[in-house]
Amino acid sequence: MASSAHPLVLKLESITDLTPEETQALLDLPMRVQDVREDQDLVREGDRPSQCCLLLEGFAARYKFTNTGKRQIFAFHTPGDMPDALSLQLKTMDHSLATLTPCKVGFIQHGHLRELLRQHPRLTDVFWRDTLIDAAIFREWMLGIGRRDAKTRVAHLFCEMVCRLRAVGLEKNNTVPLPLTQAEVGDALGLSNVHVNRTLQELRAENLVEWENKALTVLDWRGLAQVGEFDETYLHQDRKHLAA
Amino acid sequence: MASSAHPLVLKLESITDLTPEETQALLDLPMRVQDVREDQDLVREGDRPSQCCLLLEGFAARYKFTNTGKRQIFAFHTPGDMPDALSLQLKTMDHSLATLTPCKVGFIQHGHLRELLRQHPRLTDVFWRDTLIDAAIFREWMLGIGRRDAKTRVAHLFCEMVCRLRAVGLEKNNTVPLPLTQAEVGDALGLSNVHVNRTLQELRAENLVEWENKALTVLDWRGLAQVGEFDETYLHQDRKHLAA
DNA sequence: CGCCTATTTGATCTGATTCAAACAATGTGG
DNA sequence: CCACATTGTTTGAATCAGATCAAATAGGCG
Repeated sequence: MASSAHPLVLKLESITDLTPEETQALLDLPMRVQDVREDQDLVREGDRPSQCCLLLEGFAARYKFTNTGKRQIFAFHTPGDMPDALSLQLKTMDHSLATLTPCKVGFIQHGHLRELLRQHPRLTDVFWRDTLIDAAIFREWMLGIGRRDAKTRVAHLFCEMVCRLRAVGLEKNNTVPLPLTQAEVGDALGLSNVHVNRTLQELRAENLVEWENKALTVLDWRGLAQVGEFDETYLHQDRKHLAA
Repeated sequence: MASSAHPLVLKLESITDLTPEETQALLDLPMRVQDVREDQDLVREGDRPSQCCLLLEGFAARYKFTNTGKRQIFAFHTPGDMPDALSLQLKTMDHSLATLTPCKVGFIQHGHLRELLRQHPRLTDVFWRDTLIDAAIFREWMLGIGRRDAKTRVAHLFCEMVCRLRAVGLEKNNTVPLPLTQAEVGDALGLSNVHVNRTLQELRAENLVEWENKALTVLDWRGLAQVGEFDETYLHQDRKHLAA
């Protein structure tokens, strides 16, 4: 079944086609797997990493603080993501990456990744494409933070997380794991935790979603997508997963 | 002199090293050069381009509208930029690209670009790197829109534009071309044109900048950078241009 | 049980929006 | 070269979405 496959392969197959050889090469990637507890920085602003992190289990986030100590979260990461793939091309990290939950992380030396891409040039396109989708999500968040109201932003985030988690086999019965605090959602959407809370109450009152026990259940996809102005084109999941 | 060099080469040299062969290959890229008047879409959301745009002269912007008709500008583009390089990897555009001023644009077929990257694999890294810097700028804007106040945001944008324009040889005497309207700045920073105006008056009153005749002059770089919380690391211009 | 963290509620405040109008600059056609 | 239209900037007043502050409540867990 899908959920037992390698998260990286699942993730990449959700955005492109892989040949059996490419899949095998990905599975053969040497990596050091490690359990990391929650709220630990995996990479920090200013670091010059010599390896990339592959998230195998758990949730992580990329973020940065303003000088006045306000945090902006740039991205939530889920199993299969390589949140710091950019360190292959940019020497110095301009932001940090931290776990939000206990995680299982695979650390892969840049050298091994470069060798993989040299042996399988098409995989360069795949990783490049992945970082471009990452950027497309940034743009969509920017649109939300800059120009949409709180309710739309929260609904949009929920739609996005469902689509992304579905793509890696983590959705069951319109329910996905979403082990975030309301403060974390606020830091991602440019809102205060208090206002996130009030917005959630609206979405619940309209029977659009439930969010309990770190799991999000969409009760009314059409309604939620409408409130969130959600159009999944920007996720570029051109290879849609078939229904289970 | 620097300003007479090919804008694309100048731009890429500001973020990486190029061999003479690579430089020549870039100069030999077949492109159709065309003058485009202001406020024209070069690529539209939903398009499936078969070519990329190289901005040779003028300013352009990428943007998207919310369902309620509010615009968010994601990026300002200057000579040397290839704002839709992402279309090499993502079939469908999830946002639009338009000129903000009269522009000279080079249109390059995807086929020619792919052939270039095939012949010069290191250039793939360079273009990938460029799109990653693009994304780094998105993150910095997100941080501003989500967590910084109006004055900080405007000051930060000014610092960024100066750095980027300097890198392609368009700065003279602390002055750079900045042919944007206040409304466009507002759409980029998630502010209303009215509030941008009031914020500009503050920055002027503090003798940090002048902005007249479509040119921005920084009167006090230290002060402006401080107000804008500006740290240029995120631009990843590791190859700094020498002083003229 | 008691501690710590997260959620929820209420009251107040404010940065920024909106609306409306005046003003300035630029360009156009007669 | 002027009259006029158009677009961009500036000012003022009213309003609001969301922040902040403070405190209460609810979970989770050793």
